[in-house]
Amino acid sequence: MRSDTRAGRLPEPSSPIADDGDAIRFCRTCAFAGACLAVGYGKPELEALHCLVEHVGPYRTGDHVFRTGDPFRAIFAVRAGTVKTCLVDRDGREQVLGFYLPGEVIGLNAIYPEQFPCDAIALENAQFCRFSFPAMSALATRMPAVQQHLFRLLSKELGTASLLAGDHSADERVAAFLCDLGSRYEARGFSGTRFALSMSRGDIANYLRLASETVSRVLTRFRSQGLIALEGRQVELLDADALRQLGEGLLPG
Amino acid sequence: MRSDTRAGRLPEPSSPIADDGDAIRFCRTCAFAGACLAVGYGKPELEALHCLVEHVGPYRTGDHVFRTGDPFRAIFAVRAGTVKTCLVDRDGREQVLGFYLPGEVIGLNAIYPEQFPCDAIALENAQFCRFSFPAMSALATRMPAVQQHLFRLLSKELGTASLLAGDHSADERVAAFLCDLGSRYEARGFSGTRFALSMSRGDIANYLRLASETVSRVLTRFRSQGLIALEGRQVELLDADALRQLGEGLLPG
DNA sequence: GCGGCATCTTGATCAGGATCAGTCCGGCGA
DNA sequence: TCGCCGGACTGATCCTGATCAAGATGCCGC
Repeated sequence: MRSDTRAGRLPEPSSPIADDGDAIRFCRTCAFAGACLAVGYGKPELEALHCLVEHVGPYRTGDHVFRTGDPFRAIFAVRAGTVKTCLVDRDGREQVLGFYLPGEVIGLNAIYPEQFPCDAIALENAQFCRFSFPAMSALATRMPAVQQHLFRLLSKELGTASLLAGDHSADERVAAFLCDLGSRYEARGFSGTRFALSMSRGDIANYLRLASETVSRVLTRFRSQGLIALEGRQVELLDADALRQLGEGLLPG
Repeated sequence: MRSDTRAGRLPEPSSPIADDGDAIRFCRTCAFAGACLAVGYGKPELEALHCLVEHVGPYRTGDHVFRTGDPFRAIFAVRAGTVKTCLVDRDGREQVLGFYLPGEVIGLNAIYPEQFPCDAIALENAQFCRFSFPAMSALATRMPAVQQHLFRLLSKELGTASLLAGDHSADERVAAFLCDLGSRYEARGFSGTRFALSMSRGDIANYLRLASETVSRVLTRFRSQGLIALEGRQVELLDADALRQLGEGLLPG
């Protein structure tokens, strides 16, 4: 499944990648960057934080990072590529829970059940930082900043999950989806208005609890209204304000 | 609003109440009971855990426990009564996020934004244990069991939130709602098949993203099918298996 | 180039649940 | 006792988005 451990040799030059960390410093855009900075450089805790990180990948498009039922031992920060998490009900229908960009963290919902409640599948070739969770929570007891970070990550994801549960029209959902993706790309240092959708229309639809035909239609209409430019999976938000207004009902904040 | 601190004097004899804790011991059915037991009796940490708990209430039906925008300083465990949490969008429409029974914890989604993102409203006269969050997370760094508990509580709520986000029929939603309530009552030591719905049909509908008329119709049909007995807000699950099967698509596990 | 396949788009029809409207019921205060 | 009011139930109609169906487009291997 994986080729080898040498990084930076992915045949995907246009794919966003988090800036590289090294033995001294985490990626600046990583979800754990704050925790890392908080301890300052050279402290023994920093070394501890690095000891429990393991770079894994590359995974190829369609590969599983983890599967439903796998024992929970670690959480993963996306270093490169994008991932979707999805659960598969017993009828075999999958339900997309979320998309994760470089710098974001997957696996938090496995803490309680102690096994992964969902699959995580690479949407593009992807790499990860793997944080052993026992080691991480042990470290968290010594480093309040790390504990704080974990609490915040969990709480944040809780907020976004409940927003999606609301009853909103297809237009609202799609608009909010585009705005959310944009602001997340922007937060990680990429363009917030021009980006590629790494997931299929079907995945978007599944995530938004719509039919893929509906997503197509809404996107087409948004384009004809001049709200977005669209070419295949490449999208540009032309009127981000209008989109944000449309989607405000389920946008964070 | 509150009368005094003496417990057990609520004018609501039929309302479920978590068993009483005292200075030495937490309520056995409380979400924090495990953390409490883990430290053993008489240890200094136990005293610390008690120092940061404050019994608050009683609140009367309709009272706010906290409001959207209130600065986040504490989480609350329900001691008696039931609560709903709901966010109010700028059009003034409210969206119910969840119902909380004795022993359950509210306020976890406020950690990240550092202010409450929703209102919490008592559905019956209610009392709470208030846990100062700064004190609690400080304690968590010294007591791995407390930290573990917080992680698990957060992760668990994450799981339930994403289940509700799926696209399911009205029947599935209502069936799952009834089963979930039943098993939660059971887990806290009450009957899992006979209980009173402390919330209105409108609240149920809002929570399930349905119209209240739809909830009425589904409940009526369930009754005519012999799945439940229903009299006002008093409900009995007559065929819990059938209900569970109906709702399995969005039931935890 | 070509065929094969998955993805995307567009159109026509259908259905589940929302909405609107009317009635009933129980609780409460005057 | 009465009238009021909010909550609950039921029926009729409407509308959004799902489903079914048919092309269009793009991608890959050969």
